[in-house]
Amino acid sequence: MKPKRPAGIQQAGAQPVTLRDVAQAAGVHTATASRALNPKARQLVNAETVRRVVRAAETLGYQPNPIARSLKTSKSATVGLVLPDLTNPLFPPIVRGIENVLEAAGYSALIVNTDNDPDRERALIESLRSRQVEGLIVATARLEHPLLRQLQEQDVKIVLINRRIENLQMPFVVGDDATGIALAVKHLVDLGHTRIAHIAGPQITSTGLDRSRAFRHAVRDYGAAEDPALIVECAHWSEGDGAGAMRELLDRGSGCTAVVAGNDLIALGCYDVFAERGISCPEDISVVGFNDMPFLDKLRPPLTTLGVPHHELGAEAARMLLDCIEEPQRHPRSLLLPVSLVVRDSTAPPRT
Amino acid sequence: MKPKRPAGIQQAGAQPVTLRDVAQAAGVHTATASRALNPKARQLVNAETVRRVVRAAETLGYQPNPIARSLKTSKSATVGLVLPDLTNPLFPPIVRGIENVLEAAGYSALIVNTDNDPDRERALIESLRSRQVEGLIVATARLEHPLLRQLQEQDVKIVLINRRIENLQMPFVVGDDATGIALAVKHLVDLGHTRIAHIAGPQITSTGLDRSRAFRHAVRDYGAAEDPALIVECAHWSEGDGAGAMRELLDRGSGCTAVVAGNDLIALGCYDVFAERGISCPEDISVVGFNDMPFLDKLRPPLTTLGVPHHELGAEAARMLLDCIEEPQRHPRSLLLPVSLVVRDSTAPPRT
DNA sequence: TTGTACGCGTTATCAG
DNA sequence: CTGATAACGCGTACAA
Repeated sequence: MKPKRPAGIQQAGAQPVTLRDVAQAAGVHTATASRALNPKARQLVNAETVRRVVRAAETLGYQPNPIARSLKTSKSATVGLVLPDLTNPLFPPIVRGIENVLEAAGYSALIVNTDNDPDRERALIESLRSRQVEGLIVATARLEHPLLRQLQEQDVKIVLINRRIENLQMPFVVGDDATGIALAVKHLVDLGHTRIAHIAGPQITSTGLDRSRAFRHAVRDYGAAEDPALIVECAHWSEGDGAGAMRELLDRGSGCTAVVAGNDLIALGCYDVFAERGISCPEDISVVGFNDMPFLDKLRPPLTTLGVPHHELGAEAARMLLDCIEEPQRHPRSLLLPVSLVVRDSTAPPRT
Repeated sequence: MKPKRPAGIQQAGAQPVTLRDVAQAAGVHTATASRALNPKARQLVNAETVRRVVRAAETLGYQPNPIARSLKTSKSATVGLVLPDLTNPLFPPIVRGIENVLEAAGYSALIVNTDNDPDRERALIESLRSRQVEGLIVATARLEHPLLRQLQEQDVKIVLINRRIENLQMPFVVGDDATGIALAVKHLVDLGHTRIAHIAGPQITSTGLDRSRAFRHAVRDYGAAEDPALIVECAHWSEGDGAGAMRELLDRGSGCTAVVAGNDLIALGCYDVFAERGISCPEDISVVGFNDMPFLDKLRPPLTTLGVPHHELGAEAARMLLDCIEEPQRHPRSLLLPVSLVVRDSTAPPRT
């Protein structure tokens, strides 16, 4: 008595149709209906029955309840995406690459922004885990990262993107930083520069460290000046820090005619200082960025930089994570994606 | 026999600790533990018992399983966020504003990108709903939007952001487009311009329509030329469409000395055409954008535009949606957030 | 104030 | 091949 689902009411404020409704309509047991609808178990059931069930499901507009399914299977079809800050123009294309792949596999991403705050990071990852994410794509890795080590020990599936961790077997997808920097330095040397400076990103990130190492190698290989006074480090990948470093380079009289910036944001900081001090680019100083974030071609002057396939970076990371989830035993792979030099107007021969 | 949870194993590959574990450790029934941990029901249980349970929960590191809770309460603590495209620089700050508010309330956002494709939009919203989102924040609204109307009839909670729907009571949070455009036109008139053009965004969006209406009013109010040849419409909010419109304005000999662009992207398209044709800005033509997206100050020339409080837009929309969820009966409010003119170097007096 | 019993919607494991 | 039954972890009437 008191039927939960009044007959004849199917539309509007309708209660969602459940597997039981479908089973009932098809005249089978819920278990059978479940099997008939589940591709992986469909083979266990009579083809004719499958047809009946599928038709019933269609006419009723049945939508499986993923929450109930998750509870039973303890799979959430969800992964966590841990970013420093979504408003950094680097990340939106990565996110779209990730979601493209995830979407096709029926997965969704939960995005969190750590603002580079370790406490916040810990709390956010905690909350992600409590939401039963099946894995993590992490873009906040530092070379030393106890939290991530610890998660790995707890068998949390993790793929690193854009940054590696030192001395730890954890799959990652990054751009080929070393080759990129070499390309930049060669470009400047070919233009005739000999005193080339480097404004390095934070050396606690692999991206920062790899790029500055590559810079040192490249100036040696291509015969430019190897002068420690030509290298400054930033504490953050930001415009402000880039500006600070550029000022220092100028103030210490480094005599550089070109700058390889750790990334585009840092290069923008250089632009700010040029404006401050009436330095013209590229006539006085050439600049190369890294990442080719959007709208760089509209700057004054358009910025020469290194193009990184961000969308693909994201897509590959997502694929890799799905692999880890499906085949937990598989040996962790990593990927180095090629970068390319994008020459614009911020680089030119030095003043003679 | 065969205890599911081998005693003594608590760390590493540990099974997640459940409410039962907590109850057991505290020597109470799960129901009591549940109540003790639930702020809304805590009052029903002895203060001392609460303490015991809470302590047990803490020492065991108990994390409620949100999936099980969702199944029971049919609340997912999740909302859907429907965007055209996350890589449009307009959206990341909005997203962060939304997530800030959501996070504090224990909610998460599931983000989807429609790429302005209605079929894709329908499918994505479907998938969002099947994931039991409790509401939607939608940034893809068009003035006519049957899908959204239909969802509203099904009592789906929706808050519109950045765009309205015509003739439909649906809460929205938008910038004050009309005032913004008036500010821009006044600024140009004050500078001495009389032939001011408008490159309008798509008129199927409220943002496009409201801005072009406001433009017509403003030129009248401030005494600038009211010439239909000074208005061109774009099919999309894109750089390419902006460029096309600018070319048309030039080719039809409109004689404009200033352009009010529908948004920053369209203004960027104008810049492209200026470069193509050797027109200098602001000397030959002044340009005003809309939105103040990041890095506009680095353009050649830095773009005068209208600052919209994107972060707040997002935050308010999220708050509004949470209100709708908590008090379904509440009358739908809407919000118009103030915008401000950001004067940079792309506007100057006309050539005399 | 606390315990009992049940159900949310689904899938897995049994029998039959 | 299909049906019955139990269980995932939690919240909540209801009874004690």
